[in-house]
Amino acid sequence: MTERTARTRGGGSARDRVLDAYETLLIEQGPGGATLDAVAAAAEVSKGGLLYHFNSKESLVGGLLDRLRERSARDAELMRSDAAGTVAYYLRTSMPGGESPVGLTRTYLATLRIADGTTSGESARGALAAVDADGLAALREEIEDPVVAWLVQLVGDGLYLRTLTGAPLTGGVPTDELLDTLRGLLAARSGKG
Amino acid sequence: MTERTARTRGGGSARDRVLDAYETLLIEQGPGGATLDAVAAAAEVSKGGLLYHFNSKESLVGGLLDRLRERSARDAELMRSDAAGTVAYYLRTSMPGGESPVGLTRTYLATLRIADGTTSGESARGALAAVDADGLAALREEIEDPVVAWLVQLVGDGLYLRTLTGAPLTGGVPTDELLDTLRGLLAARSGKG
DNA sequence: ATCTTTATACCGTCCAGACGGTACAGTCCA
DNA sequence: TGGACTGTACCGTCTGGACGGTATAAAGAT
Repeated sequence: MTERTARTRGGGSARDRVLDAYETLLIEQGPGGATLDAVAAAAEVSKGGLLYHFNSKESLVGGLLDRLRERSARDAELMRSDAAGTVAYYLRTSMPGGESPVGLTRTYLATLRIADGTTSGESARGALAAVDADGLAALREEIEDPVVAWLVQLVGDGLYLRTLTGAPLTGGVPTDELLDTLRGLLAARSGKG
Repeated sequence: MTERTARTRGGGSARDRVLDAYETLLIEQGPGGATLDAVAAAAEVSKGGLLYHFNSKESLVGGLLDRLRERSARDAELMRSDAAGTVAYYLRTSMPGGESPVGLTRTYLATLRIADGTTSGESARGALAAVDADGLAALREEIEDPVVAWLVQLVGDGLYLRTLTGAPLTGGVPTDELLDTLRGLLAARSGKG
């Protein structure tokens, strides 16, 4: 659809590079730093070129949300087919260093930053909610108790928030240990009352 | 210290009202909506009046961070003296509707929004990290295993993130049930291997 | 085979408005 | 009298966005 055109510079098509740059700036600088000029510069595209692909800032946001939805769908597939199980995949990809291979983590974190009270912010919130709903549904396939499934998701969310604030993962507890402990907790009460 | 000045309009002193307005705008509109003009208007103070108390936006941020630290200290006291226990207090005040009586939740959420890559954003991240460290320390007084304590904190963080995105708390599971389930999980393995 | 048209993929410049901040004269209350 | 403001008038900078121009390649038409 768009892939037929040749790559001019850098990685993929200019359009993808713009989206990549937008994500990076959103994550590293926040919404204030993700101006059209800054995005264009980071994507090694002129401002006019950026505006050619996304004719307004709102449409740039739209492009990010489309990517989020697309990656969420692709990630859900990987999650269900993961050898270690759904829970393991979910938690693993929620931790810094174990990001989703389709880049969902990056896109999710970037979208989080524009989930404010504006009109496009509302759309962002909606898109994030959809991703969360998909994740919960996948978790439920492995954990029958809906409350426990939700709990596991909240742990993942907490990990996300920590990544957002850039906190160096408190206390220096290895993240693998967290997964093991949670597993142990879950196993110790498999049949509940 | 600051409380000696009389209330002119609305709630407390003008200074406090400015901080309240700044928090509200940050939470409801994000950093983009929290301009000096908007904050002044929401606090029912003139722009000149706002700048009388906080002579720059940076100092307004500083005021918010001071308030965060102050409220964190006051909240930690309440947490330790809570009848239902530290864990219950922590989780309860992480949920929408059960906010900390000293307003920590509000201030924390507002600060989260300015925790970006700028200079003042770094300060915000530092202040948030300090609050988190205090919370974890308090949790550890009730939960001996550091990994489990961390896990509980992550659940609370997840709740925060959900509040941030404004998600209506997925699935409609009552939040009390979450606390009960977590309690059950914790009790089922009190002596670990 | 050549000419013209159309579409795609950009670049560089300019502008109106918003934002942070300044300056300052005047007002109200203790 | 002085501290806590209000209100108005500004200024410089940055931002989103409009606009016009350019290079290239494929598609038709002749």
